[in-house]
Amino acid sequence: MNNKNTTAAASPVTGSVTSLWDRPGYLVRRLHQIHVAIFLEECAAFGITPVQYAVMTALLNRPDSDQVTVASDAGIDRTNVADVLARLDQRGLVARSTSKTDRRQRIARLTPEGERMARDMERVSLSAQTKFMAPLSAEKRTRLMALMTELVEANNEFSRAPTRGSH
Amino acid sequence: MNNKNTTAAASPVTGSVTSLWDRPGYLVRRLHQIHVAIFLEECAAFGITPVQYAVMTALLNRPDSDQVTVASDAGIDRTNVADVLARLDQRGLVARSTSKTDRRQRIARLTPEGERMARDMERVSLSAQTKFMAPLSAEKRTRLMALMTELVEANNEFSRAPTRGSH
DNA sequence: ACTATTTCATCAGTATACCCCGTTTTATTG
DNA sequence: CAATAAAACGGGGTATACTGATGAAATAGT
Repeated sequence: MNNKNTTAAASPVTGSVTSLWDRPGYLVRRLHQIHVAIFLEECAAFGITPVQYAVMTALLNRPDSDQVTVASDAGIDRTNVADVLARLDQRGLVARSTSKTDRRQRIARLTPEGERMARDMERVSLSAQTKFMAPLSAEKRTRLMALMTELVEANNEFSRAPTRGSH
Repeated sequence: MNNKNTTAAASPVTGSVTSLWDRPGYLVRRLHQIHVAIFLEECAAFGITPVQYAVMTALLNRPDSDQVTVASDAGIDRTNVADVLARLDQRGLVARSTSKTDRRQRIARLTPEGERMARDMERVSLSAQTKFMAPLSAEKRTRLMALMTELVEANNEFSRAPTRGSH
């Protein structure tokens, strides 16, 4: 199993190198990896990624949004939103049009099929969440959610995709 | 301001759509985004990404590893490791060679320059971590790290990049 | 009314992160 | 010892995520 880890003989001269497991960034990256894997497995029948689902949810909650609004609501980069919407458009789940009040803006909304799928996916999305958080007790799940929410809110201005509104 | 309900004008027929902020996957994705942004900003002088730094740390702790071992240690996908190592090789930070005992394996190790940079980066890596976790109290930071560690360990078999050893 | 700036979208480019498939090499088994 | 399985790598393909630059449209300031 961990045959090599115990034989850390070939190790650094100075023992000052921290383990990856002590780095919050490593843990966050792994959690993200793991969640994406679980989501994709759970939602394989729909062929929808977590980000695509976030965009669809944003459009479900606020139809006819321009891309900046969608990006802000879903916590996704501006540039990326255009790609995601293009893919959803190509699959007939989203329709795009130019705004009449501001000709710079491109308005997106779910098609009836897209809206139906977004609602159908809520079940599998929930089961993915459950599977992801299952190893923790109910109390720990609540605490983790609270801590993550606090940290995201406080650091919201970082990353190119800050969310505008509250929740 | 609950943007789910306050914008309910054009809203769903059923109000059952959960807010993204209630989804662990959304929070994890945002945390990952934010950490990457902070890390890149803090380490701009080195031009090294979080994943590249993880790979360099893995090689610092265990030189002359094959790509599967590096992937496992750093918690990165097998195919991705090859790309990362190729980029580090191109910059002269990593040297690659074919194993003499198993001609399938490709062995990687840090060059002297790569090793120096890995050690130099520990400072800025620490400051990135500090900046990332700064909004939380010391007690909350500890609790969050413990919860994330527990969740990663328990879900380790998911995602294509499970880590092998202990920490 | 006319610049100046800002805002929205897009494109090109880079880097993760994963999948599937095929090839080479090693290990296992009948 | 030959047939088979397994492991390591690479290539091709897709999707996120961001940077920087460009262009078009709207708004602000003079």
